[in-house]
Amino acid sequence: MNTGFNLENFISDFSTKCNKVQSKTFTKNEIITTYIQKRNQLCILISGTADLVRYDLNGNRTIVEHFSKNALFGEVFYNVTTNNELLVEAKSNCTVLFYIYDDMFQECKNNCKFHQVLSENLPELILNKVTELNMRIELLTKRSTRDKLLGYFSLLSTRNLNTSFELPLSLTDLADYLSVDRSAMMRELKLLKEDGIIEKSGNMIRLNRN
Amino acid sequence: MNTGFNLENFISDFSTKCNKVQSKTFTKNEIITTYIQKRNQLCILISGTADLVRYDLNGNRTIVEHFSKNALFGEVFYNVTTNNELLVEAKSNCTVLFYIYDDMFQECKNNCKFHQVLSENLPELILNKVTELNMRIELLTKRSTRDKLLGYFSLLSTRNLNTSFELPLSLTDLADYLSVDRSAMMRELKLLKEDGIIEKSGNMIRLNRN
DNA sequence: TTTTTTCTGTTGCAAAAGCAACATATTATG
DNA sequence: CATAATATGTTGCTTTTGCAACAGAAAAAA
Repeated sequence: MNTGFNLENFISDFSTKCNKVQSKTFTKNEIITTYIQKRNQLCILISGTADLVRYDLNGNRTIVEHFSKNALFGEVFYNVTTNNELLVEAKSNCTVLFYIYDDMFQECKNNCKFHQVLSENLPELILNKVTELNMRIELLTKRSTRDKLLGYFSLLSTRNLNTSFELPLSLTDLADYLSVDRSAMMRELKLLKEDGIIEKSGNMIRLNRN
Repeated sequence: MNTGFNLENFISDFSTKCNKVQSKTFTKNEIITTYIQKRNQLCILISGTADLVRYDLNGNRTIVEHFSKNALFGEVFYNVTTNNELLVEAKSNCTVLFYIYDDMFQECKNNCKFHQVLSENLPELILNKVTELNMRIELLTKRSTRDKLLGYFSLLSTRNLNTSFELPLSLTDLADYLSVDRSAMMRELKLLKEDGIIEKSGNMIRLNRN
């Protein structure tokens, strides 16, 4: 699935050559963008990690998506409603590519190399995104906190080709990502340890069975 | 976003002309496909409606996605795990296009018109799918059954450009789609009616305030 | 049309999750 | 280094949700 294409190198070569595209850097905790209706921004995370965060009217915070290298985000993928605020927050120093989508798959009038390479690679990047989203839905539809945790751990374990793996999120963020109460999640985590299903030291976790 | 391109007409013209593609019809409740690892099937729903359904080890049924005209599905979008079974079930009579993806965005060796048109349209179809999935995640991350119901109703209301709209799913299926217990959902639905927030007659619903 | 199946609506009870509040540990920041 | 801020870990209590079971309505099948 992964062609090994390196957007990062590509961008550093070409980003200045296309006037429709902006490249910006952000430091940790800075807000990269807010989703607003009527705009059609497409962003690519070139380096660093960031979260798409929603704050609802009750003040609940949800990590809607967690982004790392090569992730796509922006209003293009979203029907933005006015009911809640969607922000992308940098979790570490980030480089992000912005552009406004008219017809994403149509080439730039300038016929520039940048757009050519981008449109060749977009379908694959988007397909990865779809897979990612489906995985997330699979987690969210699990009925109990325990199953959500185990589902998530099992995924990380598979990706890491190892029963041990590192948590890429803080526990606070993990709760927001799995859309459960943090204290309830902590309680369940404790039970999983007590039942010998997982072992945890620091942010390393070992999944014993399943 | 919607180009108005009519796949249905296109398929009836061209489907027989490409040997890598199969078109099949299904009657209600038939199983269209099961997701299996190692295959890379891409399917397009040409007409009818269908559900992607997951049965987990506890016997819980979840409607992972609900498909209508022009929906894309298949293993291409999924990291299939062995933990649970994923089936696509026809909810009405359906016509479905199947093909095995090698490189979806590469043209057929035969250089056939079919693949050309398909690859021109796939990015847009996939983009719609991403929007759909994000919407679903938004619903699933809501913390209470009430918020899930209201979020879903609000969406249907917006789509229908009207405070009144028809439920496209049975209540049983809606519970599976929102990933909540049916009886709990019924209880909440009753409360929403009592609070005057919604009115319901048959499968028509009116949303009184947001 | 009758019978069977599926869907809707309801309830008591048990279990799980959420809330609030706090202590401690760890990590940033002046 | 000292202090502030953030993250982790824990608990009692309340609320919500899930489970199980049933009855009636509607739809599908015989």
